[in-house]
Amino acid sequence: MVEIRLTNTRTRRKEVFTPIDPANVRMYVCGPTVYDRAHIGNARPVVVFDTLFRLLRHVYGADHVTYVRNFTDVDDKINAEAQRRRAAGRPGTLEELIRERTEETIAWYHADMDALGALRPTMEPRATEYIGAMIAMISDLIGKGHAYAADGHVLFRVRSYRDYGALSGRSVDDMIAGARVEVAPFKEDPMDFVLWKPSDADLPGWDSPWGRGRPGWHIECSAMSHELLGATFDIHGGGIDLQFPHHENEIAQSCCAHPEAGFARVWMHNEMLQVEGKKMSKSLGNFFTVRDLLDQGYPGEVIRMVYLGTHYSKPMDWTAEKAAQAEATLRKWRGLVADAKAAPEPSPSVIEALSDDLNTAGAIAALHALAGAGDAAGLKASAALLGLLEDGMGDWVRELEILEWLVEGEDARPVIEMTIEKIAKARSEKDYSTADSLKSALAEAGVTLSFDRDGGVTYKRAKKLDLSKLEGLQ
RNA sequence: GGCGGGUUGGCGGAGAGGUUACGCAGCGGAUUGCAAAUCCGUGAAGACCGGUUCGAUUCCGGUACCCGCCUCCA
Repeated sequence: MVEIRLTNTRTRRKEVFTPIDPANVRMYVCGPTVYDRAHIGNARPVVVFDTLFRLLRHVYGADHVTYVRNFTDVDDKINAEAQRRRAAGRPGTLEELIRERTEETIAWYHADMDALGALRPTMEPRATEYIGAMIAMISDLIGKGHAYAADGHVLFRVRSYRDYGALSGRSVDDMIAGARVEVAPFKEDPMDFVLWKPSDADLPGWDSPWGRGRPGWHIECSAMSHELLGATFDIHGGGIDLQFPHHENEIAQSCCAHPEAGFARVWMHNEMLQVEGKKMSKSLGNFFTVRDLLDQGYPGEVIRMVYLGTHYSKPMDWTAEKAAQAEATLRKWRGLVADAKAAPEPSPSVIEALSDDLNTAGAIAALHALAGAGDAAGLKASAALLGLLEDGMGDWVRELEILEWLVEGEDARPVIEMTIEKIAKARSEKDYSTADSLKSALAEAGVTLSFDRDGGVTYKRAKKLDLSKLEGLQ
């Protein structure tokens, strides 16, 4: 059995991973709030934990890993969008408009993450489908003295949980000292957080013992992980920004509701993503969704490769330069494995790298070694463990067939193909000056040609074509 | 202010207390009408200051700078 080592945020140490039940390894990852397209930062944990999922499936068997990733479909940003639509005259009740928004966002999310080669998790529960479980858990917490109802809200009594702050290394007193939060008058303690809050007529709500309302953010993950994975499970993942308060609060809720269980054994957090060295933000103009990148012509496989190039525990910088390098490498590898049949097993070197705290950069280095040795079968089988070089994701290599050739409504392809034929003819007649001038005109128009030794021609299309550059050529 | 992460060769980016990371770019060569691609070879590093050690880029402490969280943003 391969020994997997993972850095556990909870203990701040790299530990040997030992599943509670090797026949059912259980992992929960915090998923998206479905109010809009996923940005490229949202995609990092998806790729990271997808890779871990693949490794676990390889080691314990595909049928012995349960991966749960939730959709948060109760949220003020979703409500705001639905209210905006209603104000704009869209038909339907608020609940219907909310459902409409979350449905379309989930469909986008699936399409975008599929494009990155991420396997669908075993289960993708929605918060709204587990309201009953949340209410039951909240009632239980009240009964055990860990929560209290006040002014239509239910709050978690942070002081009732000794170990609060253990995950993120904070003490309650320090946090209060440095807190910038406004303290609601109904809180017993400034750090107490909301389990349930009241909804007015303009907000979605569910009936509860505390009146019509909606759940706080943190309780959904505690309730759903308990329902689907049990009171104790193996791995809980998410972005480092969730470490506090979200995960801290999850731990408090779950451990107080089920004090006999340990909740998640291993906590894993991926570091944040930056763009060209800066924090991604709308105001800086460097904010991209995954769909933006796909639309710009970056293949999903290339995006994935860029992500895997940096260890998950370090900040990752998205740059055009990295994408270009990743594309060149994948292009080379795709050429190598084009006619290869995958080996029955991935290379031990790749498994070893991934087993060492998901060292994806090391795994890629191992893939380079396989490629350098000409081991196409081994490369193909090993890359699959990283979600790379898989069948069905490589169409981007043959841009000619798949890209659209419309320029301002006209099909550019006949003009370009005719020009290419002229170049080929000129070359065969050794009229190199004509060939070169046509070639450079074509390059300016947006199509770069290269010739094989055996006379074949391959060409690469730029994102934007400008056919005016071809005018006036014979 | 509190907590946490980072700083490696021109660029990206890993591991290991002492032996080549790896990739890209560069340089030299093969191939090519010229290129591209491909192949072979090759130089180059670990923010700063101390400490531990026979020996540290790798461990410990400090300084500087960068980043994140503490505001339901992965």
